Amino acid sequence: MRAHLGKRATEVFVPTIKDVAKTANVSTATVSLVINNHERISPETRLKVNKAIEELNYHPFRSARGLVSQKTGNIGFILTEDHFLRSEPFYTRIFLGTEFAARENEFYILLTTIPSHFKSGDRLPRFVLERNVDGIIIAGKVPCDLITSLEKYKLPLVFIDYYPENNKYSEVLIDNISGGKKAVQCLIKLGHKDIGFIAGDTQHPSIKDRFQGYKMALEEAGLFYDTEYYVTDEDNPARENGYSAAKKLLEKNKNISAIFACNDAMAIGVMQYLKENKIKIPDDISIIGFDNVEADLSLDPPLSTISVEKTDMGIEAIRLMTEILKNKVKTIKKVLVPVELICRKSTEQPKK
Amino acid sequence: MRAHLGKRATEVFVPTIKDVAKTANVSTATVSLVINNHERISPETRLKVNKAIEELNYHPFRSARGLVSQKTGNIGFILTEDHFLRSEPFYTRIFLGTEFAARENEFYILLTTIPSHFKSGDRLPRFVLERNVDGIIIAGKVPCDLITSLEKYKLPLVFIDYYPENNKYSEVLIDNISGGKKAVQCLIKLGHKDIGFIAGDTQHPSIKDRFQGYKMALEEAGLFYDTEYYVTDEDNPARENGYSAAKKLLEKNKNISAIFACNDAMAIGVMQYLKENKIKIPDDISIIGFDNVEADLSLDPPLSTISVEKTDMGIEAIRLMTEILKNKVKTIKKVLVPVELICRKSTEQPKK
DNA sequence: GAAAATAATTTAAACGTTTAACTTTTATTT
DNA sequence: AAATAAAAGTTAAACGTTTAAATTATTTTC
Repeated sequence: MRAHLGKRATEVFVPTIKDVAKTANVSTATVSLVINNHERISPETRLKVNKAIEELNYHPFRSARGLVSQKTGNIGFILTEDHFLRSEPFYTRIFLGTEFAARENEFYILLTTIPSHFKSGDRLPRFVLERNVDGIIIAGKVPCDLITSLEKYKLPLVFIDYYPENNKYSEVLIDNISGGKKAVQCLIKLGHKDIGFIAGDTQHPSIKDRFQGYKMALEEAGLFYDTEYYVTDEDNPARENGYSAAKKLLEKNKNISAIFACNDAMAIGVMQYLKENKIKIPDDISIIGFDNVEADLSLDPPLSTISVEKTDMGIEAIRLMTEILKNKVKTIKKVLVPVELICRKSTEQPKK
Repeated sequence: MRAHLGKRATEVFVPTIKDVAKTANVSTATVSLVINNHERISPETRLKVNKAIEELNYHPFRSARGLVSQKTGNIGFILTEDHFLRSEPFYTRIFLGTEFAARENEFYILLTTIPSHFKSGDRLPRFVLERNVDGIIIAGKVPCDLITSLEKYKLPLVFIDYYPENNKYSEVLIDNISGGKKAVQCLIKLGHKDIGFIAGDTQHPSIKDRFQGYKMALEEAGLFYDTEYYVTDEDNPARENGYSAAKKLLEKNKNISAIFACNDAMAIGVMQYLKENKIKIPDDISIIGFDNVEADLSLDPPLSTISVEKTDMGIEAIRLMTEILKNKVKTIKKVLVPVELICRKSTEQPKK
């Protein structure tokens, strides 16, 4: 009986749709329709087929479905190399969020990195070329060239913490304006009036927005700022650039009593500069960052910051993607993930 | 010309093997043989075909290959739920190591969790049922029932940081004996003579080995120990169990001047107990853990520990797996990942 | 120089699904 | 009661590869 069923009958018996059809005494088409919850199947047949499926412990072979339906059940996840390797596991957390949500939605995530300086003509991720994903999630700033190259494949794209100019895609973004505002309002509440801002790469939409939040908070409080109050010409928001930005800022403005750094990495650089120059934190200068990375807690003093739920961002991205994939509606949605102020010891009332 | 080539010619032109064959003026079989580096193809034909592939930017469709070759290019990664959710990202790090190495080997990783109390008859991971992986990596202790259920599918298995009794599989293990030894030798060197050991779940092979290392170090130094010196009857190696084990240990043995906890989680529990009972660390009692989790640094005092490169463990597992998958040799290999002693402030010379 | 061996390529079936188009059965309308 | 419509199921082709077996071309052997 078994010998002519399934595959490699001598090794492992793996039932196919044909075996189910035979057992239930229907055509394979019917079995397929049952599997895919097609409406035009009578309740009796449905029952009969499901019984056979159960009995044989049948599960459709993913590759076979994929071949004909052009659906893989996979979602690609793209990160630039430096975002993946970065010591603060910011994007890693987001990735794990997508992993988590993907499983709940019966998808698998395929992760890949691309060179940080991807150019047109560079090799695209293998899962794109081999058509092994139904959609792609892109986290963090990626080169324009990547996006234009990907566009040719007509795959749904969802962006996290970055978005291209064209406004054609769904996005999951941090509420950066509120974040910037909250950070600065916290400093204002403590009594600070001369609040500096430090950033790298103000081309980056997130940083732009944090800067925006900074300005709004100051304006609403009737406080003054001008170019003496910020340094935004660093290359990228890394530790060493926080260090040099702090230097620049304090050299041009002696009044600064508090600094809002556009992210924790830069804030850490700032702290290092202050320490080396015997400027006390928070007595002489308060400092607040953005991101709430793990290192914050082991700093001396622990760094106040704006926190964002990285895992939630991943989950939201999967929600957007599955909506697109399941309903085939392609409405563009933007999700703004809320932020939270976390006050630690690096922010205090100004002493003088 | 284009209209009858590839698929969905109006939308995105995706060349198939037929298009390549036509362009190169050979059969599809020849193209396939070229793709798969089959030997019996003349250099000229190979060149001709590769030119056509290049020209058309052809990439074989993964699902189609999978259907006939029964190879998916994916590797499954299984974790129990509690290992994935655990706040210390121990297994997460290992997972990221496999992600990293997988990409270098042209594989994708499919991650899934299983219930911590998986029993025979429970639903296996979808990637197994749908035959969507070529092999499986299992990290951390998993129920026996899972392993026996998986065995029916004849997929290559590689274990990380755990292994079933039967000795049938390749494994990547921490050098736990050395680790236990190093931890205790460090304490001995500092001058400690009454060194306690605390563990949960001594059924777990890793813990067993750490205990073994503890005993070996003591014996080699001619130091005494007996049941008064260890508590190993806790349920699992979690914080709260470290707390209660410390209580038990110190109640039965007043001489203890140093404690080796089988992992950092328990060590943290121990520290909490000591603090609540006004026992000073390290002045009254030194403590050393195992794992080097991130929290260690933000403890007061920072915890001495035995460190292991989690990422490397993932990388090693992929190495073992790809060896099995590519060479089809199924020799069982065991990789022992080295450990490193990290001395922080929680270990000091005994004061009395 | 015919037979045998080897090398290079092709033919055609197979892999396990899905799905458009068709057939049969049953119900509804006129 | 014939014509039409709706419901339920089947047939058969298609998806894009791989690969065993067959074919053809070339080289070696005697």
